Amino acid sequence: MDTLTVETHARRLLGAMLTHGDVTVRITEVEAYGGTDDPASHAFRGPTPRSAIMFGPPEVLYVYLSYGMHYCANVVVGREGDASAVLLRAGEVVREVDVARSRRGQVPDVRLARGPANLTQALGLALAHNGSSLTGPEVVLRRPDVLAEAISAGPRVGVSQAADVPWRFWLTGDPTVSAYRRSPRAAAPEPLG
DNA sequence: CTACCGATATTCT
DNA sequence: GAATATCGGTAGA
Repeated sequence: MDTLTVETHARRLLGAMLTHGDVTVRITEVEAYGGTDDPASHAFRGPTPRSAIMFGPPEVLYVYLSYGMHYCANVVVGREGDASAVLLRAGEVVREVDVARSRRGQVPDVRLARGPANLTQALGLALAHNGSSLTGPEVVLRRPDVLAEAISAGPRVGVSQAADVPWRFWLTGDPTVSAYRRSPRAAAPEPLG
């Protein structure tokens, strides 16, 4: 059975290759969302039509509509019922870059999959992929056997609840990682003691 | 580079 | 009615 924490699952997604159709993205930045115990999680108040997939089996996509406009993709992790998930925040397009460019428009290549909605758009994922298996045939996730790069950790982007929990992870120094933006409604940062 | 702003579906008060 | 796991445009340092 799965006894790994959601943070460990998040770290293990760094360097992973996510393929949809022809496009492959190497994941460089993620955020952990810890199910019903995490006030920043969509699962915190129990299942809703939007978050129902989080409460099911792991190793599927959780795709949701953000701010009424953008799609964001997560990997459901942990045991069935945990409702834990890892938001895919940024990556490097490593295959069929021209297809990703056609979806994203006129931006530098390092920005093709920078930001969760941009990564999802570069891969061509949408609400139809909510609940899709990560073992194919349409969507495939391959985790690395070993990770060469160092991992950094810090607070999650844009969340106003549990704003100081360091559950954002990224490959140290990677040029595709997004900039940190704290929620304007978050409480004042907790000073280092 | 940073800061602000508006678009707008789902969810909660 | 208000908040939200965002983004691209515009303005300014």
